[in-house]
Amino acid sequence: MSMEENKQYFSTQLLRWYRKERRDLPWRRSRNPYHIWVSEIMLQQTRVDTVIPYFNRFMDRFPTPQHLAEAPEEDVLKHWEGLGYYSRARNLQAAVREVVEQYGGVVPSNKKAVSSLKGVGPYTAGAILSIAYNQSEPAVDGNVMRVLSRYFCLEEDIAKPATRIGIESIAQELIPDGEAADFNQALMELGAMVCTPKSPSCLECPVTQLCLGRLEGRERELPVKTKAKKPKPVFRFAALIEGSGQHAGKVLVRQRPDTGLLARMWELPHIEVLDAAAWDMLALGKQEIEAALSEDGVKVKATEHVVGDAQHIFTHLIWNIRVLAAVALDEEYVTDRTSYKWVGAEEFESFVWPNVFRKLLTEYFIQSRN
DNA sequence: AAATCGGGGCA
DNA sequence: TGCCCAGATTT
Repeated sequence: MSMEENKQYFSTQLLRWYRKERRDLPWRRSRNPYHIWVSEIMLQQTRVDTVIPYFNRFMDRFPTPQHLAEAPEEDVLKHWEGLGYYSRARNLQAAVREVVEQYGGVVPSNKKAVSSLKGVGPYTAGAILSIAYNQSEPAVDGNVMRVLSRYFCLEEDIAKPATRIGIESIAQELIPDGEAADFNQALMELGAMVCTPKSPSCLECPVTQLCLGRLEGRERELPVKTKAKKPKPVFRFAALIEGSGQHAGKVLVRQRPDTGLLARMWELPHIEVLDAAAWDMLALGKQEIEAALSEDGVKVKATEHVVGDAQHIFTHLIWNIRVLAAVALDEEYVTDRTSYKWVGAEEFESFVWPNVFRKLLTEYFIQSRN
């Protein structure tokens, strides 16, 4: 069998399988380019099951590019809360505003224009052009690299950017004429449902007969991928600052900077200490957090009472947070600081929180109610 | 090329 | 625990 016949077999069988087995997903109910676009941004590094409820809420609130363009950023972030990688939400809104202004609200269908939109890289551009506009462009994500690495027994390291380029040209050649939309989705659907990372279900695979990786008994060792670095643990003290007087029942929180990790989200004030040993020295934590807040003009009396510990795991970082009880000494001055605010159980939901602080504060407000 | 950027699901 | 997920952007 020639390589040409091999490729044709793959595409034909895969398409047939997909048309029978495709999942009914919210963004598959139309070819509305805006729907496809939003779904693809949400799906970056995020599982389908996680995205579904977010997608539905998002489309309910921002049904068209115009609605999204006109919304306050805080509203958009609120609908992204808990989904992670928040720059996706900000980039999406910036890009939608450009689409409304430059293209009258119509998602562009040419490669150059789509690719230049904020947050739209090689994969997402290919996904929009192929799924929404049925153009013969590859859309190579982790699924596609895994499936094709196995089927063609490719041994290049898929962690390297150069490998994706090569696989894109292979994926391009595999697209049957006029079938880009279904074929690209079929490739990803196979990776998600059958050709899974750990133990692929080769018995249920529509192309198992000619899968080179399988024929060589190497499906479990492919694709080759260099290991990621372990996240670095860091240690922090946070302050749970309870208000009194007119701020009774409230907690002092602050907004993170405009850029970087968890940009513009709200948090308990906290500081980093050197290492795990310092994390055990409560007197040190009390002193350092008082000093740091004082720098911000916030006068606080901390204690050595540990309200609780929390851990937050990022891709490259592990926050270990020890929460100390504290009280504000000058409550009126505090409210003048724009990045600091008193928040009570009522206002809590109108702020956007990283999960770790959402959990801590939810727990606090439940406890203090009793 | 390497680092940054969330959060969760699963063996 | 480790690995991965419909990746993009910055350094």
